[in-house]
Order: sequence, then structure tokens, then C-alpha cells
Amino acid sequence: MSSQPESPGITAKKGENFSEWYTQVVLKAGLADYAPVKGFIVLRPYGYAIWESIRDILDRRFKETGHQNGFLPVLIPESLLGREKDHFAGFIPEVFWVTKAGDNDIGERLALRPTSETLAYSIFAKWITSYRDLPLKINYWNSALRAEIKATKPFIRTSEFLWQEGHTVHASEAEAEQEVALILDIYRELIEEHIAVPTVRGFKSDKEKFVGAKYTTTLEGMMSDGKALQMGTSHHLAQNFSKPFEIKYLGKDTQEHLAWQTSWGVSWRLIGALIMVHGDDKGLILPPRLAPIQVIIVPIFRDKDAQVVIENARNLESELRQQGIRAHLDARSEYTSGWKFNEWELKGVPLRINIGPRDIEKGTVELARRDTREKSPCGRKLVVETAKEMLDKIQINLYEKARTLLQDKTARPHDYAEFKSLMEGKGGFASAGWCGRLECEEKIKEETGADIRVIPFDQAEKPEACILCGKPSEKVAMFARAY
RNA sequence: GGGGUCGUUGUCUAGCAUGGUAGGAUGCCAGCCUCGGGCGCUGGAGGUCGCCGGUUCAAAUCCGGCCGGCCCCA
Repeated sequence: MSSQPESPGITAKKGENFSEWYTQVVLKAGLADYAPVKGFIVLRPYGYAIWESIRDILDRRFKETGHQNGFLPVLIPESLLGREKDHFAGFIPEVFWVTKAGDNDIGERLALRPTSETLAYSIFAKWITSYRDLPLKINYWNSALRAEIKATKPFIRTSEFLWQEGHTVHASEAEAEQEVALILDIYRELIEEHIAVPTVRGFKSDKEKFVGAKYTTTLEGMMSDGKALQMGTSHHLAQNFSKPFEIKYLGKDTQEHLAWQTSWGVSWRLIGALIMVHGDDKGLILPPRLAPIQVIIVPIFRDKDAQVVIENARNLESELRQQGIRAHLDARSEYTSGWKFNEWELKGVPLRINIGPRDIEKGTVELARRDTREKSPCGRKLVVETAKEMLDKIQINLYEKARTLLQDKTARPHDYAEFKSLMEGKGGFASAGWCGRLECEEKIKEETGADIRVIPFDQAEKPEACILCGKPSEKVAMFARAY
């Protein structure tokens, strides 16, 4: 251990010690801190602002597509949670239970919601009587609690997480399936176009699907260390819950029918993903469309220049804001400009504008891109326009880099030996034939640590024989070690 | 699930073997200096040594339990 003070900047290298690097970015960029209970984190304002960006984008799209927000309590009685048997069995190992009120035992123990299907659907059953009550499309912005005993990581694996869970009820299976697909596409739009992370979309295997669903669709991303990350899921529940919860409606045909359902969610894991995919040795890099601060203005001045420089910078700030750019002037006098450069790079602000006496004299400013760390001069009158263009370029560049990452980390092994060495080596996705049997899926997991992340919708190529057993396969599956 | 490792002020740490005054750096506060890549000077404040218990005249230090962080393996 060094006795030198720890740098306020990132000291771990992303390429050398990825895990340590990730933790440092989370803490030092001011996104989150540890809570006193294992596996729980505290979101700091900067981290919460990123969550708000994500939330705002999704919330708008949900509302545009006919969804409404609601609220559900956090406690679920055991009898409700247990009503759908597969669902209950799947969640029980990670449920937190409330068993006391003060010193008195509670009669029936209460679960801190690991997810709200059971609670929501017991209520939906009361609200739905007629086909005129359908579709019912409700979303909840809340948190969920799932006990993580080991291997916790801020944003990626925590015992409580912020998320949204959507729950819909439909009169027909076709309509429910359309909903599943619609939501997956809204997630794709958020993740690819805003968070700038490309995904592979498809189905989960039966082993990996949501417990209680007929099928689960997913978006899988690839992190810089070769591990996959599930970024969002949309489930077709069919009538698996409407049966035990008796969600029935009278149709036009005057007959009673069971309803069809979907549920879907994304969590603050997405914040973890954007850190892992875009960040570098200097810290976080935020995609412009998501960044709470898109442009940071750093004034450079000596005492005698202070007033004129700051006034100029303030004008620039308001010009940018008038054009809808989230700009912020860092006028703090207690830090030097050099300090501020480092701090805002650590925090991942996509574009920095330096403005000092020399610039004012020449009628220019200096633009510094966070993604490439390139600096370029810009005429003062062109700043707003140039900044806008540059933000767009940064957004595109981040996506392109992430796409290259995904491509570099996707391979097609032709036999099991190759598959194994891939997983032991650089990791990433292995696109391979799979016979469809649980037995092979489990054995591959046991021997290589990789599981089926996604069976892509896009089955462009004919599958080869099952990578493990050699039997014919109908589908190509994407295997990877994952978070 | 298995193993390893760490916890001393906001942060990073010294001290622990051999029990006896908690030392430094950085940050913070005040004043000065001034800023084009983590400036400099002077002064000051800041500590239940993770928690609980045990041993002892005396515990950061020895012993036990617990809590929390990190890393590796399944």
C-alpha cells in the first residue's frame, strides 16, 4: 500500500482491473455511495439525475403508447405471492420478509416486493369485469427488493433497485404479444438511441425466462470486459397469472374469458451498463442525449480578468440554454481550471468549453470533446451551432464504438473446444447451435460459466449442430458469461 | 456455494510483531496568492481506531463473535 494520498481521479485502468475501475467510477464520479446494509446503495444527486433522464425518456414513450402510471405498496402477503407456484418458487430464495410490527409477531409474513405481479393482479381482478375495461396498461416507477447474499456491485447487482415495472391486461393473446414487442422496441430505442449501447434482441431460453411467463423477450448488451448484461426484459405471461388470480372479463359474445397479460421492466442496471461500455481511464463518459450536463463551461482567469471572463462565460451559458442545451458554468473560485477539467472529465460531461482572456481577445473559445479528448478552437459566434453538432457527433461516436465492441466480442465457435477456450479467454458472445435441451444448456453453464443470454429474433444463418451434443439444432443461441 | 483479503478523522494511510501520549498526507475552515491540465504560503478545526463482548492495572494493538468493503474460484 502506498502512503501517498489517493488521487481524487480514477487510479485503476479499465483494461487492467475492470472491476476496481468500475467501483472507482461509481464512487468518484459521485453517482452513488454504499449504504450501511450489505448490497444496498445510496444514489447521489448526479446518479439520480441520470436515472431521471432515463425515466423521462421512457415515461414519455409509455404515455404516448397509452400507459398510465400508478402506485403499489411495498408489502405483499405470502398467500398472494404464493398463488402462482412457479413464480413463487423462483423468487423465494431472495425474498426479504417482514415478520414483526414493533415487538409483536405479524400473523402472516409479508414480503418486501421482489416484483409486483401477484399484488397487482389480485387488484386488477377487481377492476376488470368487461371487455370495455381492456386493455389495462399500467406502469409503476418504484423499487424492488431481492436479497443478494454475495457478489453485489453498485447498479448491477444490489438488493434493492430502482426500476419501472409495467403490467398490462388484454382481451386477446395477439394483442398481448403485440404489447410485448412494442415495449421491447421502446427499450431498444432508449438503450440504442439514448444510452448508445447496441443490443441483441430475442427470446430467453425456458431456463432463463421470467418465472411464470410463457416466454420472455430480452435485450442483451456486451460490456467491455467480455461479460454480457441483460438490459431489459418484456414478458408474455399468457394466462399463467390470470388463471390463479381470476382476471376474467365478459366479452362481446356475452361469455366469460380469461385475460391475457404482459409485464416488463428496466432497472438502474442501465446506468451500470453505460458506465461499463462508455467509460475510460479518466472516468465516466455520458452520451449527450442522457447527460444531466451536456456542456460544461470552464472560465480561465486571473484576478484582473475575472469579471470580463465570467460575464462572457455567463452569456455563453444562457445562449446555449436558450437553444435547449443543458449547459452549466463552473464559476467556482476555489478551484483552478486544471482541477475543473479533471473533475468534469471524471463526471463524464460530453463537451467542455474553455473560455479565457486569450479567447476573448481573439473572439474564440476552446471546445474539448470528452469522448476523443480532442480540443479545437471555435469562433465565439459559432459556438452554439458547433456545440450542437459536436454533441450529435459524440452521441454517434459512442454508439459506433460500442457497436465495434459488440462485434469484436461476438464469435462463432465451430466446436465445443473452441467454445470453451473462447469463454476462458476473451469472453464475449458465442453464437452457436443449440439442440434446445435443458441438459445441454446446464452442462455448458457448469463447464464454462456461460449460459444462453438470448436466442436472437434475427436467425440470419442456419444453425450448426448443437455445440455440445452435436444433435441437430433449430436455433442459434448466444452464449456468454454474464453479470 | 467455496476461498482470500481489508476496516484507524471526509479520503488515503503510519502505528499492531513486543499492550501504555493515536503520527503523516490530502481534503475541510480562515487569511493571502490566482487559474490555459488535479497551483503555492501561513494558521486552525477535525478521531466512540467498523460494532459487541472477553483478557488486562491498561487494548487501535491480544482473543471470540458479528457487521461491512474488495478480490479470486464454482
